[in-house]
Amino acid sequence: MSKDVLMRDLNPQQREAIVCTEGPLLILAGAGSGKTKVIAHKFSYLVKAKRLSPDSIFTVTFTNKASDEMKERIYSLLEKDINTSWIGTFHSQCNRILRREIKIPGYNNNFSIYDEGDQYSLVRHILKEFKIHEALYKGVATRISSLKSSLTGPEEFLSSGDGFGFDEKLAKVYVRYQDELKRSNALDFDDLIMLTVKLFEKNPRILEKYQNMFSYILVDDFQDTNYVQYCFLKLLTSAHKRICVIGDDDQSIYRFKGANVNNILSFENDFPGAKLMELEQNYRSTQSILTVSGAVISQNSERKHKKLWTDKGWGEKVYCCWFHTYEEEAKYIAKIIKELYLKGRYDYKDFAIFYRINLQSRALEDALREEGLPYRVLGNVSFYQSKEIKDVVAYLRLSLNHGDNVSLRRIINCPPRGISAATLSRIEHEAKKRSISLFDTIKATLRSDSFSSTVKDRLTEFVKLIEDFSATKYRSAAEMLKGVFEKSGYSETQDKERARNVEELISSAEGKEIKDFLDRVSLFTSMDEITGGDYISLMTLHSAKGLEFPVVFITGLEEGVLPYYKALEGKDEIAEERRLFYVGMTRAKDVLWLTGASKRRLYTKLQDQEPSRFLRDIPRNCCQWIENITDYQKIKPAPVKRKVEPKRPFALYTSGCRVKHPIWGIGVVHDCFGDGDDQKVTVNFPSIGLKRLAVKFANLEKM
DNA sequence: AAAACTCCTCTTTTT
DNA sequence: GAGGAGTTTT
Repeated sequence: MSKDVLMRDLNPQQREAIVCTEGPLLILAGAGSGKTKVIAHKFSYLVKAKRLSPDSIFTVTFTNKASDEMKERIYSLLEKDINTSWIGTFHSQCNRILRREIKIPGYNNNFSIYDEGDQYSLVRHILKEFKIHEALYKGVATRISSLKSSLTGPEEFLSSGDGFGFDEKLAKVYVRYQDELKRSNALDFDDLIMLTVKLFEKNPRILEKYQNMFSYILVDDFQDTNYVQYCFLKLLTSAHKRICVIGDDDQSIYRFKGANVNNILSFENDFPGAKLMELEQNYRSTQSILTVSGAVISQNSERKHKKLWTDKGWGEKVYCCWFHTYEEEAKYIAKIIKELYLKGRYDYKDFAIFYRINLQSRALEDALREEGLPYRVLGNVSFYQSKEIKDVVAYLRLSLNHGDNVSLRRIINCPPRGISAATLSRIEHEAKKRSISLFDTIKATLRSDSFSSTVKDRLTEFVKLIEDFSATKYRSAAEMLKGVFEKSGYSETQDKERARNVEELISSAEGKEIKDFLDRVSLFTSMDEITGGDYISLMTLHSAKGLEFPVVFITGLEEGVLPYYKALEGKDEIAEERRLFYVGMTRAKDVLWLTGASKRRLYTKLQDQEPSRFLRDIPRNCCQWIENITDYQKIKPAPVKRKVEPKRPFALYTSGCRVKHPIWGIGVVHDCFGDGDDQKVTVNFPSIGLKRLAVKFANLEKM
C-alpha cells in the first residue's frame, strides 16, 4: 500500500497529526473524530514512511477489545505480520515486560495475576486475621489500589503516615497484603504497572533496553491514564521524547479509578516543546445530537474548550420522554424499537439502550422479551468471574506457581476432600511462623507427626494431585484443563450448567499455550466479549465508551440515578456524571432518546424520582418532548411497512465455510451479517477462538 | 464433614 | 432481591 492510500480519506487535521512524528504530541480528539483511525494510520505511516519496525512502536489502548481492533486495522493497512508487535493495554504490556524481566526479590516469572476477586479475598483474609471489621474489605482494597496507582508502596506509605487513627491500620494491612502477594509470587492489577515502574527506576540498564527498543510511543484514551501509567510513559520516553498521546478530557469517566485528566494538562509541562493538535470534525452524529450533547458538557467548568462540528446536517431532533414508572419507560422503549425496526430502516443491532447501573437492565429485558425482540446484555457478570471457572483456573495457577496461596485456599477443599477448616488454620499458622507458602508448609508437615494419619493421607493426595499437574507435559491449555477437571474430582460435583461452562472454557483453550492462556484469562474483562449477531445492545454508560449505534436510548435520567446518588454532593463527582452522560449521547449516530420516570424501584424501595438536572441544560429547540407513544406516531406519520427482504447481492461468506486469515490461520465461519463489502463475520480460529471481523479489512481468503 | 439454613450485605463504573 | 458468609443441623 502506498503512502497516498494511507493518507486518503483523511481530513487536514488528521493528516497533520499523522505526519508529525518528531517530539511529543498531544492530540485532543473530540467524540467521533476518528481517533482510532488516526492511531492506526500513524502507526502505518511510521512503518511505511519512516521505516520503523512494527515491533519498535509501543501502542497502548484502554481495553483488550480496543487493542484487538487496532491490530486488525493496522494489519489491513500494512499487510504485514504484526503478531509480535507491542499493541495492548498497559496491563498486558507491563505483564509482558515483567514476565521477561522481573528481578525483584521474592518474585519469579511464573507469577500469578490476581484479579479483583482474588484481591478481595486476600484483603478479607488479612482483615479477619487483624480482627478488623471485615465488611470494610472493599474500601480497604480500593485505598490500597489507589495508593499503588499513585506509586506509593507499603514502605513509602508507612513512613509518610503520622501514626494516628485508621491510616496506621491501613498501613499495616497494606504491608501485610503486599507481603502476602510476594509470598504467593503473585501480582495484582496495580502491581503489574507499579512494579514495572519500580523495576525501571532501580535498573537503569533494563530501562535503557526498553527505551532503545521502542522508538515511538502511541497512547489512546490518554484521559484515562493514572499517575503510575503516566510515570511509566515518562520513563519510557525520557530519552527520545517521541510520543503521541490522544484523548478527550470530556470523555474522562474513570476518575474514580485514579484516572487523572490532569495528565492532559501536565503533558505540556512534562514534555517541553509538546505540540498540541485538535480533531474537531465529528463523523458520527447529526448536528442535533452534537448541539444537545455540547450544551450539556459545556456546563462543566474545567475543560479544554472544543467545538465539534459535522457536515451531516441536523437530522431528527433529540427525543425526550418522561414516564410515570420505570416499567412504562421500558415498555415504550421496546415499542419504539419494534416500530422503527418494522419500518425497515434499522436492524436490531442498530439499537442500544444505556443505563447508569446494571440493575436497570432488568426491567428493560423484561419489556424486550415481552415484545419478542432479541437483545443482549453486555458486561454482565463475566463468564470468567463465575465460580466454576475461577476454581478450575485456580488449579492451573497453583500447579504453575506453588506459592499461590489464594488459589490454594480456594481449591484445597473444593471439591470437598475432607480437609477441615481446623486443619487449614493450623497450616496457615505454621506457614506464617516459617514464612513459607501454604503448599510448602503442607509438604513439610507431611514429614512430621503433626497430623493424624487420615488427615495426612488426604493432604498427601492433594499434594500429589497438584504435583502431578505440575509435572505433566501438556500440549495445550485445553489438555491441562481437561486433566484438571477430571482428575481433581471436580467434574463429578458440578451441575450440568456449570459443567457446560467448564467445557466451554476448555474448548476456548484449544491449542493455546498454558501460560498465554492464563495471562489472557487473568487480564480478560467483561468488555472483551464477542459481539455480533442481530441483537439490541443493553449496557451501562461506562461500557458504551468507544462504541457507536444509529439509535441510542439513555434511560433513567433522574436525580439519584444519572447523576448517581453517591455523586450528588461533590462538584467534581457531578462533573464526572455529566461526562458519563456526554459519552452516552455522543455514541448516537442518527437518533437519540432521553428517558426517565417518576417512580423507580432501586433495590427494595419504590422511589419517587425527580428529572435529572442534566435535562435542564438541553436547548429546547433541539429536542422534541414526547408525552406518550401516540404523540410520537403523530410526528412520524410514516406508514408501518413490512421489512423489506434484505437483498444479498454477494454474501461473500456463509456460516460453516472455511477461511484463512493472514495472522490467525485457518478458521471456520461461525456467523455472518450484512452483505457484500460491508459483511461482518465471526470466525472460530483454533488458535485464538471466536473473532469478529469486517470482511472489508480482514483480508480473508476463502478455502 | 457436609448439607441446610438463615441472615446479612451489597447493590457504579474496569484493567 | 440475590448471592455469599456464617451458623446450625444432620
